[in-house]
Amino acid sequence: MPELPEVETVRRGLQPVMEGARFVRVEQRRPDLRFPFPQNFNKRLEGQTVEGLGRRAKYLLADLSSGEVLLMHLGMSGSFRVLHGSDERGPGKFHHARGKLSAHDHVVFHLSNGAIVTFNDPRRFGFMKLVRREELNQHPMMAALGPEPLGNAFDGAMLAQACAGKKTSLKAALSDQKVVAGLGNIYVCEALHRAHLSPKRIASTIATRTGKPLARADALADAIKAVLNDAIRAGGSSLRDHRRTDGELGDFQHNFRVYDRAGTKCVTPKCNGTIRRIVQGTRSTFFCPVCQK
DNA sequence: CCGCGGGCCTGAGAGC
DNA sequence: TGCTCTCAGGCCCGCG
Repeated sequence: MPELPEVETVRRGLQPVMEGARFVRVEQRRPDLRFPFPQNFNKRLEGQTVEGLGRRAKYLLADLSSGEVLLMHLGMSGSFRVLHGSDERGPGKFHHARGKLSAHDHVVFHLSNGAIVTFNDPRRFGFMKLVRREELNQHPMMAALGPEPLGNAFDGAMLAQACAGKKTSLKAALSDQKVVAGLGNIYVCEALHRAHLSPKRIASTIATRTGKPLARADALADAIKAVLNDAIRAGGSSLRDHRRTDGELGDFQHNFRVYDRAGTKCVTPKCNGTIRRIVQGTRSTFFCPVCQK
């Protein structure tokens, strides 16, 4: 599922139930997801209080009273659901109505406030790790990440810097978490369309020495922020399996301008183009060949 | 160092 | 109905 807006939507759903709550019991229902679970995973969580729930790129970070950080990634198909005690009895719209767990509910958090949080991940590309808080920034998965696109410091100059010398396509560059952290296939396509930049353009060329310096990089940075903020406001995008933690669908898929819209008219004002699908490095790219240059 | 392709998994949907 | 094939929102790793 999840790119930055979906992960942020999940974080906002989990934060009110997890922050300040203690893990009373943790069910780990299989030995591994993408990676094996940490040694003594449930015992290291049980008794700990969640002091804060943050996000970095597509990672959720739960700060624990033990001094460890629970690092969680949703992979392609991971989702969290919050179930309150009262939901277990009555009929519900969730697959765990009446307390029933589905085959892909791999982790269950029982919290001191009575809430139950489940992690479901059919494809198991997600994972959970425990890292000492003081070592978090040096952890390979964190250290390699590029700038946070919704951070205050992110702008065209920073983006141009990250793309400097990159001979690969803009599509590949923006998909690279070292260049900018948190975008995936959908939001890369959407941001490039909003910035009127071709996914095939050589990445380093967003910084130009002629004309207005950084005009393209500025437009792209602004487009990235705009599409991410719009998507977060809509509760993320629900394609096949993304849901919010309350089971409701996100809405942003109705606002896609190019993603999965091959053959439709370009929505850019005064553009007569038709959205095309191409394949870049085994992944689908959607763009308008007329207004994206 | 960089860029590309393969692999990890399951499920949904299309086509026969 | 049921089989087979393709494709999917992410990321790591090994190759050239």
